[in-house]
Formats: sequence, structure tokens, C-alpha cells
Amino acid sequence: MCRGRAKSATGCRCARQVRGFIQPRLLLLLAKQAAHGYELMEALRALEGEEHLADPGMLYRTLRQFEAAGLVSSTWDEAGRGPARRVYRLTEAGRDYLAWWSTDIRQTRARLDRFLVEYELVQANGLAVHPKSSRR
Amino acid sequence: MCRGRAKSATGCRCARQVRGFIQPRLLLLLAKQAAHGYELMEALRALEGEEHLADPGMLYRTLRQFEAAGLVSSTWDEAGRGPARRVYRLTEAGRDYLAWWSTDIRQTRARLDRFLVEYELVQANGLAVHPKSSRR
DNA sequence: ATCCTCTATATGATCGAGTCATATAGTAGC
DNA sequence: GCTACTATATGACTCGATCATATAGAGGAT
Repeated sequence: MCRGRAKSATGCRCARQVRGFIQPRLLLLLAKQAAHGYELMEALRALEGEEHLADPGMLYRTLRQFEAAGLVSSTWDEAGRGPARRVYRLTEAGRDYLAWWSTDIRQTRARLDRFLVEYELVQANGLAVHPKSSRR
Repeated sequence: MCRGRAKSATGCRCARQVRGFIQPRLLLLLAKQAAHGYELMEALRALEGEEHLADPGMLYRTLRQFEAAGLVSSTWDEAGRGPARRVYRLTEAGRDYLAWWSTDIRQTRARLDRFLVEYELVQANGLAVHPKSSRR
């Protein structure tokens, strides 16, 4: 199994994150303020640290999916220097979806908590080498 | 986007769980006691509730991968009635891997916490319709 | 002019976790 | 024989995530 001990030259790139977690993070950023993709990418990098650099491909695709689903709307901004940017704004549907994600994430956190509590228990009960005969 | 409003007859079966989360849960169960696959499947069902029924395919495949990676060892048990069962026992390497997972899960939980705190903040700041001009 | 870097958006190929369907087989009850 | 429960396992497929790459405007250096 992947254990973080780099097997390939590029190291272990196993994700082990919450599925689709980029979605609520993008929506939350947009809930605070309209923004374009590149801006969002940098915001994610700042939040999660350099090691968790977001994949641009994933990010831009997710934003387009959001728009197709009516969660955000976009307009082109040609004002700045450099290439034009597509500026996204959260819609009401997007806000609802973000709320739904937040409850889902609370549930996920609860599951993680339950696991950690169980794990600490096992750690505490000695190293439990062979608890075969002792039922409790 | 998938929002839990069943689009197909079978409803939304989006996972939205932590990637590979079945791994630490299996390892933790085995840390408590040696067990065979079917037993582990029922234990997971009991822990996570009926709605989160574990897929047997995933479970058995994961166990075989564990063994291939030296995280568990297995022996056949023909004693009980019904077909023979393959009984798995955690190895030292498996225990280490479980410990590694637990720290990873703690990090994941921290990320979820950070998201939820941010979300609550946005909720608290009114509905933040257009905080464009007010920087803070 | 040409090259490089930074900003900015986007697509194609591929990987692999997770899901769904299905196969096999032993035991027990009707 | 038929069905149900226990028990393990594989093949096909979906889709989120990763990796590589393409395009293009603007600004600075040589």
C-alpha cells in the first residue's frame, strides 16, 4: 500500500482527501467575493499550504461544471493587464449547494472523530497483542 | 452537480467520503481482533449504519491488497459451519500503517474544521450579498 | 525581434478508488 | 430440489483526481 515512502521518483501522490472537497472550498471563496480561476487557485494554495497545490485542470473544469449546473455565473473581465479573466459569481443555487456541502462535511468529520476515538482506545488498551480469550 | 436529489431511480450514490477510508477502518478492526472478511463487513455495517453498507468487492479486494503488502497475514479456518473463511491477522507493518493513517486522518479533520469555521464566519457576516467595496 | 516569465484558461490521457453486477460454493431448513 | 444464509472473489464501469500539454496576452531582459 501507499505509505508515503516515495516509490516513484515523483513520490507518493496519493490523495486521501475528501472526495470532491475542492467544490465546497471554491464555493466558499466565491461566497465571500466574486473571483476568477487563477485567483481562486492562489487562494487555495495559500489556505492549504504549498504542498497541497491545486491542479489547474481540476479547478477550471470544476468551475465550468458549476456554471453548467447554474451554481455560478461568469463574465469576462478584460480590464486588467494580461489575458482576459473569466470572473465567477455565486448564484442562489450555489449558496444552497454550499450549505448542503457544509452539513455533509460535518457528517464526515463526525465519522473521522468516531474513528479517532476508537483508535485511541485501542492504543490505550496496551498494544493488545492477543486479546483472543478475554472477550472484554 | 450531484445534490442528493435523486436524479436516477437508484438515487444519488455519490460517495463524498475520505479516499481509501475503508483501509484504516479495516486495520483498526483487525487491531482489536483477528477476523475474516464477512465478519469485518458486518462490523462496518454496524458501525456506519445500514445506509453506508460496505461493498463486498471493495472489502475483499482491499484485504488481498493488504496481504500482498504484508500488512496482514491470513490462514484458512474450516472449523465453522458454512464455507471456509480466510482469517486475517494484523502484522507489525499493518499496525504501523494504521498509525500513519491515524495521523493522516487527524490532518484531514483539521482541514474540515478550518473549512467549517470559515463557513460559519461567512454565514455570520450577514449573507454577504456584495462585500465588494468593504475590504474587511 | 527573440526569449523568458508571469498571468490566465483549457483539454486530452491516464490512474485508481468506488460501485454494480455476477459467479462460485458450502450448510441448513422446508 | 429450492431457497436462504454464509463466505469469498472477479469483471465491467463510473468518475474524481492527476499528469502532461496547448494556447495566448503582457512585461522585462538581452
